Amino acid sequence: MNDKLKELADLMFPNVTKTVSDYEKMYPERKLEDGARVTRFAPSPTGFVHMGSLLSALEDYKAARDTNGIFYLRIEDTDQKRSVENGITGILNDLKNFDITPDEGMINETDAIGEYGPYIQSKRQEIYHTFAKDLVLRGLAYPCFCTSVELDEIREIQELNKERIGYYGSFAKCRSLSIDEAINKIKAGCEFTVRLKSPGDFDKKITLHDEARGDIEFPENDLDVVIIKSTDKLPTYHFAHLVDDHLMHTTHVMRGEEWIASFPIHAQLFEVFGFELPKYVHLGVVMKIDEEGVRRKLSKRKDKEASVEFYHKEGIPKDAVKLYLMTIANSNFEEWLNNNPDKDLSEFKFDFKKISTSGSLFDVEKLFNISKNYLSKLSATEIYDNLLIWTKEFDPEFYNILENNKDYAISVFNIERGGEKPRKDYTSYSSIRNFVFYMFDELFENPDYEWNKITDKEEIATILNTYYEKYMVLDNKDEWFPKVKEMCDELGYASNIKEYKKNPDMYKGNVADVSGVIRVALTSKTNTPDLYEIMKLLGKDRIKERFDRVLKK
RNA sequence: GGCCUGUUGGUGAAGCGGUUAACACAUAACCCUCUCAAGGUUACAUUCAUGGGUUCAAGUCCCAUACAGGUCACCA
Repeated sequence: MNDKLKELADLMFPNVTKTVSDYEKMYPERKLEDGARVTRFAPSPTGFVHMGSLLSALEDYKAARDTNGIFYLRIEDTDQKRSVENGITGILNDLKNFDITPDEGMINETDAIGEYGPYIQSKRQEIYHTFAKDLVLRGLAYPCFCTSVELDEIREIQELNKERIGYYGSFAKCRSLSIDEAINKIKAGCEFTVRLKSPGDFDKKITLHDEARGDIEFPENDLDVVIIKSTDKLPTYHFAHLVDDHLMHTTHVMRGEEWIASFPIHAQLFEVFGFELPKYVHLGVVMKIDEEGVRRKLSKRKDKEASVEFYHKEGIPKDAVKLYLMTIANSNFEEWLNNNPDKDLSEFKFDFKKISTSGSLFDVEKLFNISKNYLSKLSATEIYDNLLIWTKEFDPEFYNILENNKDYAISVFNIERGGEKPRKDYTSYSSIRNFVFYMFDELFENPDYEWNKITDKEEIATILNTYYEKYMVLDNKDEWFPKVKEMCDELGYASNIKEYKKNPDMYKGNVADVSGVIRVALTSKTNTPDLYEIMKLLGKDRIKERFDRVLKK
């Protein structure tokens, strides 16, 4: 009997030379400190990372780093349909943009670092086959010759009879094939998959633990799942998960909640080999509300905000994106951030119990708010440096101006920056130009003046001329505004707004209207930061020039 | 259809048998103020999907129901 099994196994896996225990020796237990977590990010080589997977990569990374563990990158390319040319490079770039650097795994399309490789599944063929063969030898796996047509028929029958769907029990036709029959079919050249001969009983319950959700009770798995596919002889996800995560000594498997349903299969696979089950964390999906008001999974195809590229183009700082993702990842993160505004992200300890188990809505508004706060805390020089990088790629015109006027630009960004209550108006690098364009002559060639209360040309001329001749102060912040008020008194405007509100009819307007005229003449905008700061940077000559421009019209 | 997960304000959420049901975003009003941004103050769930039950006491425990999602592939 054992000889027969061996013959079958050899026939199924003619190229296998090693044994499971050979591999056990090749990939020994990692030497890490107690409690160190080993996590992984395991994408298909699709060329890019979207928000959902970036979130889980960040969580994996944090979980490992918090404990001086290992975070590695494994490429799951067992499904050719999901692979694209240079797909690994794109993923690596996206991760790098967010400072998520794996300790082990693929570093480009072909190479890897680390002792537990290969880190790409298509190169692990021999290992999977060794493990599968071991199962066959022990009578725990068998070849299945069912065609997809036959499988469809089984399902139809099951649906018709309202029976549980799947390849199990008496529906598992090939399970009861004799070894000789199997041998003969293979010899005859029949295509086959390899299926697990499941020892489970659907009527028995098992309790599995999820680090975020707690205990979950399932019926035991009794499905004879495919572990090796027929045409390419590559493993299915289930089997690759078992082999890879065991051999690479993953301690914490973090994955999407769509995997909860196959949890019993995985637990059974580990059990059949007598391997210790890693800890599992099933993450909620990131959702969005679409145009029709329907709540659905954030889709990398349909939703621009799902792609990492979107934030890059918008000029949302990557650290702000990370901060936002952390608020989704751990519900206590936001509070921690508010209480520790100056601490580094690395000081926050990631907690599996604080992972949201219901799918959270992706809130772009909130991201913008976080970005705004983040940008408000940067120094003018940091804004300048980062903006230079961003404009170089996305706004060459602005880039040139910035590069040629470094010190001036920094002083522009420095207006109302720093201190207890820094100005918060930039939401992204792409938004900055619209806030500061008027400070650069090159961008102020054809301004669209937003005259507001006072629109009469004569009146505007009077105010501008009078101000420039008699009241302009550029060297004393405390004095400039009292001077404007003085002018108001001279020209018949109320210098005191409260008073104006009591008796509006006694005046032509108030000091806000008057400074509004100066503001629009200088910047074309009704809303700007502190006028004195702007005038000081503009300087007397450019103020004159801009006033003249308005007066000539 | 079977199995599993989830459901607290517009949004993200805290809450783990006794709290006025935190906090943050958004929204609105007021204050401050040369405009804006910021900041400050206030408002915003008589109620935790619904219905039962356990308990002196339930968002919190139990049971049903509803709704949403996942899964039942030689995709991951």
